[in-house]
Amino acid sequence: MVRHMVNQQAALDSLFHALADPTRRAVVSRLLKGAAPVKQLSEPFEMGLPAFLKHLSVLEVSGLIRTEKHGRVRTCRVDAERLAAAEGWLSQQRAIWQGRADRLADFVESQNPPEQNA
Amino acid sequence: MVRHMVNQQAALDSLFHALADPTRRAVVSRLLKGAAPVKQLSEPFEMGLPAFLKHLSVLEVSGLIRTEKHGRVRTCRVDAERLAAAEGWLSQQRAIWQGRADRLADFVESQNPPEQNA
DNA sequence: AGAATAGTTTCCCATATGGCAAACTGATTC
DNA sequence: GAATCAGTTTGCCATATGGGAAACTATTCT
Repeated sequence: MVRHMVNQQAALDSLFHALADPTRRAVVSRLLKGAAPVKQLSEPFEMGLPAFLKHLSVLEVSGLIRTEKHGRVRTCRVDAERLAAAEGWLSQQRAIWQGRADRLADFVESQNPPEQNA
Repeated sequence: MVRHMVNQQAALDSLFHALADPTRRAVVSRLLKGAAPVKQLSEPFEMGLPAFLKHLSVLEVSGLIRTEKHGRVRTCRVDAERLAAAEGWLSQQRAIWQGRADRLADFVESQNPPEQNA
C-alpha cells in the first residue's frame, strides 16, 4: 500500500510548503467552492499577475490544484485528494500521540476516581 | 470564538512551514513518542548541531514543540494542540469541499441508479 | 484590421532558508 | 583544575522565495 516512501516525503514537503502561505491557502479555500479562471482568482489580492502565477504554480506542482486552458482562459480547480494527503499525515501523527494520551488517560483514570473536567 | 484572524494566519503560516521539511516532520514524529534532549534528537540526521538547532528553532517558533533546559541539557516535547490546529484548518477546508461533494453525490444518485464503483 | 483581454515570459531585486566551520559558554566528570 | 560534553553563537555561503516592471503571445471583441 505504501509506495516508495522517498517520493511521499517530497510530496509532503511541497504540500505543506504550498499551504504555508496565506495567499495560497486563500486560493485553495476559494477553489473548494468551485473552479475559477486565473484572473478572477487573482482579483482579491494586491499583487500583480506574474507574482500570482507563481503561487498558482506552487499549488499546481504540489498537486493541490489542477488547471486546464480553453481558449485564452485557464481554469483552476482543487484536487481534494491531495488535501486529504496532508490531512492524512497529520491525523496519522495525532493517532500516535493520541494512542499514548489515551493510554495515559487510562492510567490516570485507573489511579483516581473520575471527577468533573476542569 | 475566532480571535483576531490576522494572527491566526501567521500561526498557520509558521505551522505549515514548520511541517514542510522532512527533518522537522521526523522530529515531530519522534517527539510524539516521548520527550528527548537535543543531542539525542539530532543523532539520526547527517547535519551538524547548528543546522539542527535551526530546525528546532523553527519548530519552537511555530509552537509545535516546547523546550526547557535543565543543567546543560535541553529537553524537547511536542505541543499536540498545535498539531491539531494544522489538522483543524485542513479538515475545516475538507468539510467545505465535502459538503459540496456530498451534495453532488446526492444529485448524481438522484439522476442515475447506483452501480458498482469503477 | 485594430483594440482589448488573459496569460505568459524574462529579467531583476531583497530577503529568507538550510547548510557549514569555528569559536565560545556553562555544566559535569575525572 | 582539566577534560569532556551539550548546547550556543557568529560568520559565511549557495540557493530558494516572493515580489515588481516590462515586453510578448494568443484569443476575443468591435
